[in-house]
Amino acid sequence: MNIGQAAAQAGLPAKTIRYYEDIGLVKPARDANGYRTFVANDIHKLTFLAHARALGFSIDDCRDLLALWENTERASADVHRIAQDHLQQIEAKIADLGRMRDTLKTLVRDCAGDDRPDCPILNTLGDQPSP
Amino acid sequence: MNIGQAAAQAGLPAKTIRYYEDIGLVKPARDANGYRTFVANDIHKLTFLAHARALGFSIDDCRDLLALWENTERASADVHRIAQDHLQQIEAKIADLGRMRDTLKTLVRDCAGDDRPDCPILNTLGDQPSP
DNA sequence: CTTGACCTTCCAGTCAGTGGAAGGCCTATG
DNA sequence: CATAGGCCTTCCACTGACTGGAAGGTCAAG
Repeated sequence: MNIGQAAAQAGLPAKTIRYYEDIGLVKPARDANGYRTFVANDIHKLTFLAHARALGFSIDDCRDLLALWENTERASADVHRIAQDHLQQIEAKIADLGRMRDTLKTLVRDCAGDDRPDCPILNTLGDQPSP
Repeated sequence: MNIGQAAAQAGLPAKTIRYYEDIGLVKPARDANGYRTFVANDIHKLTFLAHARALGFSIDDCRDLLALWENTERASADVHRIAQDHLQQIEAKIADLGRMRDTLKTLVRDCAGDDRPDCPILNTLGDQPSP
C-alpha cells in the first residue's frame, strides 16, 4: 500500500506520515521505485498514533505508548501513569482556559461594542498595578 | 529605565521585550551606549501586552488591540469583535479538551495500573475501525 | 505519447518565545 | 588603576508538530 492509501486508512495526512517516519515512529519498507510500502502492521501503528494524538498525547508520549503497545511484557502501570499525567495536564489547561474565559466573558459583556471609543476591555488591559 | 527594570515592572522576561521590539510592538529609545531606555508609556504598553497575552490573545490580536488602545477615535465595536472571536476560540478549545478529558478519564479509570500487561487504554488506542 | 495523479526529497515557515555564546558597559571595591 | 560581577548588546539556533511548496521521478489510462 502506498502512502496515499495509508493516509486514508489511518486518517492522517501523507505529510504527517512522512514526518512520523522522519522521527522514527514508523519504518515502512520501500519499493524498488523508492515508494514507501505500508503493510497491515504499519497501518495499525499509524491508526494508534492518530488516536493517541487525537487524545492530545505528545509525540514523546506516543513514542512511549507505542513501545508499550508492542511490548507484551509491559506493566499496565506504565501506561496508566502516562495517561494519568496527561489527564492532569489537560485538566490544568482546562482550568487555565476557564479562567481566561470567565474574565473575557465579563469584559465582552460589559463592552458596548458600538461606535463610541469607551471600552472596558481596553481599560482593563491597560490598567497599571497601583504603585 | 533599562530593560531589566522594565521587565520587572511589566512582568515580562527581558528576552520577551526584546522580541516585542523585534516584531514592532514597542519602540523604546536608545541611550548613547546603545541600551534601550523605557519611558512610562513604553512600560504601560508592555503591561498592556502582558495582560492581553495572559488572556490568551495572539500577538496579532495584541497588535490590533494596542493600536485601538492608542487610538482615541476607535469604535469599541472593533475591540468587542476581537475579544468575542477570541472568547469563542477559547470556548471551542475548552470543549475539545473537555472531550479529551472525558475519554481519558474513562480509560484511566478502567486501567488496572498494575504489573500485568492487560490495558484498556492501549486496547482503545489500538482499535482499528471495523472494515 | 501525453496527461494527470501519484510519489520522492528538501527547504522554509508557522507561533511565541527561550537558551546560550561572544562581547561591550558600568559601578564598586582592593 | 585593575578587576570582578552584573548589567546590557547582537546573533544564531532550537522548541512542537507539523504544513506549504518547489523541483523532479513514476505509473496507469487514453
